[in-house]
Amino acid sequence: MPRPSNTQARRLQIVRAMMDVIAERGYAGATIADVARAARLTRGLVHYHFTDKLEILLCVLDELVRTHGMALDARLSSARNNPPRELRHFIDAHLALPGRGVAGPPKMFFSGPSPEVRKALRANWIPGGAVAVKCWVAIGAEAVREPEVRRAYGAAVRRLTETLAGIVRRGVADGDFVCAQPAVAAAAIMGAILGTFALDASAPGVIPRGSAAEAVLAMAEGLLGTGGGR
Amino acid sequence: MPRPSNTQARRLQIVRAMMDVIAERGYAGATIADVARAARLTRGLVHYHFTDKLEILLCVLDELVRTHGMALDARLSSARNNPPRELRHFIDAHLALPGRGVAGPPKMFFSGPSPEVRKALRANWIPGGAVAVKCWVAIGAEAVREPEVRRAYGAAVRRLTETLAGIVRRGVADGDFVCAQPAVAAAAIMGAILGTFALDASAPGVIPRGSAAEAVLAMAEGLLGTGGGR
Amino acid sequence: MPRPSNTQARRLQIVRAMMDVIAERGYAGATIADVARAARLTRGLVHYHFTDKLEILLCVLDELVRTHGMALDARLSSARNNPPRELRHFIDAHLALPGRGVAGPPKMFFSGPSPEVRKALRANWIPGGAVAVKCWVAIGAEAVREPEVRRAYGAAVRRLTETLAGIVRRGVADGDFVCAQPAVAAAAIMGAILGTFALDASAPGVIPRGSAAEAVLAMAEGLLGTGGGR
Amino acid sequence: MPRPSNTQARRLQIVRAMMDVIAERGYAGATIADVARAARLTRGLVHYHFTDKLEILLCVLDELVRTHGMALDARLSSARNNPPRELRHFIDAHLALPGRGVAGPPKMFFSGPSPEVRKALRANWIPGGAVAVKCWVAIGAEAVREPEVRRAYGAAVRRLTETLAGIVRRGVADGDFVCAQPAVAAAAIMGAILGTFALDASAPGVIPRGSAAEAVLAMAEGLLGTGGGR
DNA sequence: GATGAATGAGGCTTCATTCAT
DNA sequence: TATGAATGAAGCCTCATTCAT
Repeated sequence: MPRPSNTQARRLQIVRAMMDVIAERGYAGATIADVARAARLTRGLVHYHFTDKLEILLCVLDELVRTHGMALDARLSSARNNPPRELRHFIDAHLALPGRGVAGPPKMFFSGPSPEVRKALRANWIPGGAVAVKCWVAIGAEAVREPEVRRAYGAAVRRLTETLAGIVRRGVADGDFVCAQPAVAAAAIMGAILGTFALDASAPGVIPRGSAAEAVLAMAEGLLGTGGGR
Repeated sequence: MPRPSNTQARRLQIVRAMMDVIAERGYAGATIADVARAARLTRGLVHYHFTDKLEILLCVLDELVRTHGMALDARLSSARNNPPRELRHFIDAHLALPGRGVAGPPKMFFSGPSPEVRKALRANWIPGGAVAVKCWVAIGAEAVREPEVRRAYGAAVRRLTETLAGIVRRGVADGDFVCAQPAVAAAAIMGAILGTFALDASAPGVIPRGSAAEAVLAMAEGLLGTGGGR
Repeated sequence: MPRPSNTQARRLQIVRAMMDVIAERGYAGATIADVARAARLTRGLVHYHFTDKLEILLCVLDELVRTHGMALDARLSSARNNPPRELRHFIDAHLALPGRGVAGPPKMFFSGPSPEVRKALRANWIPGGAVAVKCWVAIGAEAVREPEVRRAYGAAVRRLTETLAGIVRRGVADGDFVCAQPAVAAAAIMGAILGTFALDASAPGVIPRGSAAEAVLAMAEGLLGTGGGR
Repeated sequence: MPRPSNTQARRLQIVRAMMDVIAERGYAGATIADVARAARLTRGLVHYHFTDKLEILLCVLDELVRTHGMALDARLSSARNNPPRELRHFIDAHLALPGRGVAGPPKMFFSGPSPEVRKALRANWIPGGAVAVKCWVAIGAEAVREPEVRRAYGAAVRRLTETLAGIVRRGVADGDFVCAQPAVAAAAIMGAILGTFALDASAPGVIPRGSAAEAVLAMAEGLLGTGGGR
């Protein structure tokens, strides 16, 4: 008899709206009114579903991580037991715009006809899309000052870095990579990826369009002693 | 007889205060009152010297660039005509904490007895210092949304990237580096450097302490085909 | 077959919850959400049973009066036709903590094994208990501004004062008391009782613990010329 | 050269306005906008002079205490070394409306031609005036829930009670009063005074107009064994 | 140059209340 | 009866900025 709950959907709706607004105005500049407007809801309802502006931000991070994780898993699963390819896919999952060469994004993600995916593409919510990148930057900046964000952001980055370190370790074991400190290498590569994000959002044009993934991959391979062939 | 103008000193004082505040609270979180308090001035006076909060931010960027440029020039001048060493110094100027090996910070900067320098060190205003790094991140985030900041930030980054590209080009000419697209390589390395900044400010601990410069250097050398010796 | 109405029980449940919340946060500070939480109900249900927050407050007053009245009647009935003893009981009914000497609270109230009464005692809903006292103060404050509350509060106080005035009048008729203006005396004593309430709630400790009833009784007796024996 | 500070005047102006508003709407019902309007200032300016709504309330209490203290001192100083008269004046200072008999308010306060005093009278800011009484009640209610207010309110009441206890003690020493526990008696009388306040504000009419001071005095004298002559 | 009062826009949040289910 | 989503009106407070002195 009670009205069926639509909380999950509403929350996602609000989180998505927050992402759009953050991409345009930054976190501090994103007002609840903006978010409500973008979600076509009332301010009151936004606060009915979230206690805090901060809680929304944290959920944005979660969503970013979730989306990212899905894209990453999809790619990595197609390259199991081949660390060099996994490395490519890892970088590509972060930096490749749809349609780049290396391995191509998994069909399930970028070519499906699902209208939701189309909309996501249009709205740049895919990882590597402009909205997501700007959100990463905004959250990173907020992490500098807000301990709670720092914690969550740090955890997310650490998880990714650890995944990467695992790839490096397996590559070393297989004789594909040469690396004395996989953890350090992974962190450096992660930094390069995030730095590319940041640069693209903050100083568009500095990194020539389309060259990002390729260049970072080259750096990573160079770092891991794979570049012999280049 | 009018009192002698102290405007320049005041402006610097305010800019420095703004840096401290930004490092602690971010740009949006930095109120004029905070800045005035940090500078031990009154709110009114801050607005007497700057029309805008934005103008202060732009001056912070200028100051960052100026300081940075000085440190960079000092280092590069000691390595003229040796691109590989210049590359090391370039990276080191950004990422090295005082006391790292490569060439050591120029005397004029880090061992001088000047009390002002001491204070700068203490307050981390030196490039690579925590305050400066956090300011870079904050300004980068602001650049995402504020065109004026984006312009200035982009110009600063472009200038640095161009310097780096010059080093790469000379290295290629000398046969020290192998690189088909110096501009792309320079941008990628620049991204790695800034990414390391960001990571250190937003997710401290992910990059093992002290490994940053070394790792980025290794990536850069790998990218430029110099890693043969490793 | 409709389910049997539980409205009365629910209303009482809500009123009791409101009392607890008011005792802790005051009337203005008591939100419907607080009340619902305290009653372990949903917000919507609270508004199903009460149109208004104000209506709940008025019911709290009713409940206070009812409980009070019962305790008072129980005491007074054991002292019929003896105004001095009635006076003692009147004051005691308001101010005595359980266990004081004068006549002792009627058995039916404080020694019964009824679990409901135990709970009431634990929760301080008994007259003189902390929750009830704080509610009186809160309602009194609200009465200052809200006409409807003022009316109800005034009526309740007037009724009590009138009861007291009756005692005084009978005492004067019996020769036990000396008093030219029973109404004024009753009002003054009522004021002393309520003032003791207020003081205990707002500035705990000012009135030495346990001395309240005794002292007010002494004042009343002094006022009524009964103090000869002291 | 700096603009001369008018902070003290402004703060008093705001505090007075708050008193008026509280008397009409209670503390919770008093919005900053109301206060600003009553003071004919802007909301921003109110917050420029006070951090908090709470801070204003605390200052209202201070002002109440200050005013009260002045009236009390003025009265008491005319009755030095005569505890029974001091007692009368103490009660009168709290409860007497201007123009009552006992000793009459000191000239300096109530008959001066000072326009400020006239205005105070008109606005009921004098102790015992309706505004002040309502403020006492409102603050007392707020003290129930807000520790900071409770502290301040408790301190104020304790100070008054202590003054009263001193009078009682001296009276006992002089043989004017009979009282085993001056502290308890003082607290009880204080309670009676405050209760009369509360009753007058919350249930106007219960206490017959003009009888308050007389009745409380009679109670107090009864309590202190002075009533022999009545 | 310097001070500090003053302004006013607007942000976040809370909450009583209404409604669809 | 009961649930919980939804609304909208305020409220408190913050702040950049302006100005009188």
